Amino acid sequence: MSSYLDELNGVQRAAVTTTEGPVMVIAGPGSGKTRVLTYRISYLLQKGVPPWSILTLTFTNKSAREMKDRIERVVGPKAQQVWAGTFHAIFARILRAEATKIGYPANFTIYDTDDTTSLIRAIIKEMSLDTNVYNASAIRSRISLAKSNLITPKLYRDKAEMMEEDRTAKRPYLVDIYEKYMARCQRAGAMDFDDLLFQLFRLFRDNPDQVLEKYRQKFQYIHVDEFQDTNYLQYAILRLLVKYEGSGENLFIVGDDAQSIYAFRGATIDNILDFEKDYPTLQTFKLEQNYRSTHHIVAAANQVISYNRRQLNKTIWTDRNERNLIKLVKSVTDDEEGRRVADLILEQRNRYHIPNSEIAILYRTNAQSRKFEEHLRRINIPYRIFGGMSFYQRKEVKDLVAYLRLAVNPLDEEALRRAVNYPARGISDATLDKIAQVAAATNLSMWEAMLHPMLDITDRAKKSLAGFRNMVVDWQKRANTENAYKLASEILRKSGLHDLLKGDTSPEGISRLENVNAVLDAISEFTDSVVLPDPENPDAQNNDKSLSTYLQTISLMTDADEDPDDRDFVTLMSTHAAKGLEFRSVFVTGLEENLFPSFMSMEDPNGIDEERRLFYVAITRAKEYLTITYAQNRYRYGQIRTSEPSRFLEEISPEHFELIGGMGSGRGNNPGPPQPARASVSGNFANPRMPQQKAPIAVPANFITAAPEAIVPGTRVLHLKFGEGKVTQVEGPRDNKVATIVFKEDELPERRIMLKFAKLMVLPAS
DNA sequence: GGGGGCTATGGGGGG
DNA sequence: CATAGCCCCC
Repeated sequence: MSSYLDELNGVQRAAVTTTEGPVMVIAGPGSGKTRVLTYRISYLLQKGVPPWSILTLTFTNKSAREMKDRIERVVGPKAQQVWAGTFHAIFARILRAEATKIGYPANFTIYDTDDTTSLIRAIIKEMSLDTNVYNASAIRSRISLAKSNLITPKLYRDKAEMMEEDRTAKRPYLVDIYEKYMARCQRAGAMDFDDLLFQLFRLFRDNPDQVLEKYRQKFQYIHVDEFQDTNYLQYAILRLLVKYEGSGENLFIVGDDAQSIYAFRGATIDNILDFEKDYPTLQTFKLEQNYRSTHHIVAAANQVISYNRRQLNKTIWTDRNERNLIKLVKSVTDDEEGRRVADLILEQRNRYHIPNSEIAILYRTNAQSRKFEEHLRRINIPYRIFGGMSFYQRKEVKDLVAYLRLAVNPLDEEALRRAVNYPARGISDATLDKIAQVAAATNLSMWEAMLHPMLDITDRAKKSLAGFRNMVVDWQKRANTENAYKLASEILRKSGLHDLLKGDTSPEGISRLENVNAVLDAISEFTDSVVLPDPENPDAQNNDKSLSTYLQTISLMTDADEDPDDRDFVTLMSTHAAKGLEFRSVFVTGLEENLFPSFMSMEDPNGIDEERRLFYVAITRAKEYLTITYAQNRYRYGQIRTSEPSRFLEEISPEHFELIGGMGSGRGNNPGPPQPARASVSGNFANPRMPQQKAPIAVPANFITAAPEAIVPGTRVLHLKFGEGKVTQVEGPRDNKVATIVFKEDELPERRIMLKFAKLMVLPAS
């Protein structure tokens, strides 16, 4: 047997070698899930399965790329011929080959969130609706949700519940906006992110013999990573591909319900549950050994996640014996938090020789990054921020890309609006409004409406329009034949963008010019790269070097996919972006009520559970050192706000913490007796056993959180989660007291709770 | 047509 | 507070 199989533990090996039929791998954090996936694909390739009949769907381009590289190390270059990529990228590739069958051009444009929002805003205006009530981005997410659940505008009208929700929100015309939006996208030859799934579903469903059957035969082995984050529509497509008469049902899914953090965009845990129902012959493997993190990190993670109501049975454990306590850092302000984190990083580098690249600062919202930047800069620690505005969202880059998009697909309305009069060429807003009106009246795109006889504009405007059109038409003719780099450089100059940027000699202006030149460099790199073809699908090759393919590729990229330079930098990113990564030292920051958990989640118990899973993801990124921080005061919405420490801090026993900051502390409290890290996370969907699954504690209207001084041995207390209990012991320094409390109805005999976090009320003695 | 300044609005995570 | 959109003025 090949040597790489020897690197696997028993369960991992069994999962890897079970190649036939449906397989589900439930994989805890750090349990070697990527290794299982890559070795399984290597195993298939070594057995002689052709690479182009293997499909692997991931959530980021980066993880797809890494997976291919790791497979390549085992089986060689044919690894690159495996179909591996994000759902969106793979589906875009298939759609490119088949789009004409559903009335889209092969060169369809992909609208990003900004394009989508601005189109929706335009529609709202055209319908003369109140822009205060009809908020474009809120409507965008509702349309997105509908699409991800296969609800067309027509079906939407039949959903009494959704229509009622819109009426209640005073937005009865939402479905009309949805309908118009779909038509406008179609007319512009554009698909938004959801369309890449939605239109693929349509394509498969409406062309069972010509198209679906072809891909069913082609993809004999299908893998899905991060299955807990798939939505209804993604699962529906998978079913089309796998679930049919005579299918081998070789679907291999890997996921962890405890790490499901994308419910907000329609991901549903039901997919895991339904999976067991849909595939009765399913074989399930649980990867429960954590190879990543040390004792206290694993124990804390288990404690936190045990508060969630719905989860699959599993027990995560580690045999790593290092007992670095989790540092819990309290700061008075967000600025102090930034300073303490930067100073601790310096200390860790000096004392433990941890390189910057093994250190990450994680936060709930991208806006929190600023304070960390300031303090890292102050002490000269190099860092790199992921998230926030990506390269392709910068104005100057979008301006150039708009012209490139037009050259490929002039029907693209959003690109047209952006480019038509920038740089200025005498096409006024009034002229554009008239074009839009003609387009609406004739059901044409704006590009076509420009030539319509109905269009009543001055000769001067006509002349300007003609000049613009001729320029674009010329590029369009060459877009399919000419070298993409050469054409793009010409477009940059001929559009007038180059001169415009060159005229600005301010430092920002120079950097803008550098950015557009970087786009040209990226195109050049793209056209020069060589990828092995898929002989079965000459139409859908990933070595298509046209401008059109390039544009489709970049619209699916995020800044996490950009090449990091090889400097040794500290990573700053959101907790969402950190999923799947690991670092020797991790700082999880801003653990405050209304921030983490986010205030957006506070009213919904499911929302709190998702925030808790996010916290679980965050702390399990750490291999050796975990530091959790919170601030008592923080600038938010323009003013200083005082915040309570996050409820999640209360869910970790004090013996895992070493306290830093605040008055009179800074030394660890008594760690207490050693505890096995094998903290059981039991309970399952059918058999509720978790604390929150009980009837909720009746909260008296007069609930007041008691001051720590009021809690002494013998006190009767009411806790917001655990209900009534009696204090048996209080220990620790004055402002870090820990109480041991026996609760009346609790599966544990007693709990140790840090009073400064606890939501406790003193009850009268009985 | 461009720029400056005012106002309203958002405020979360991302392919 | 930061930003985007908008209006107004040049």
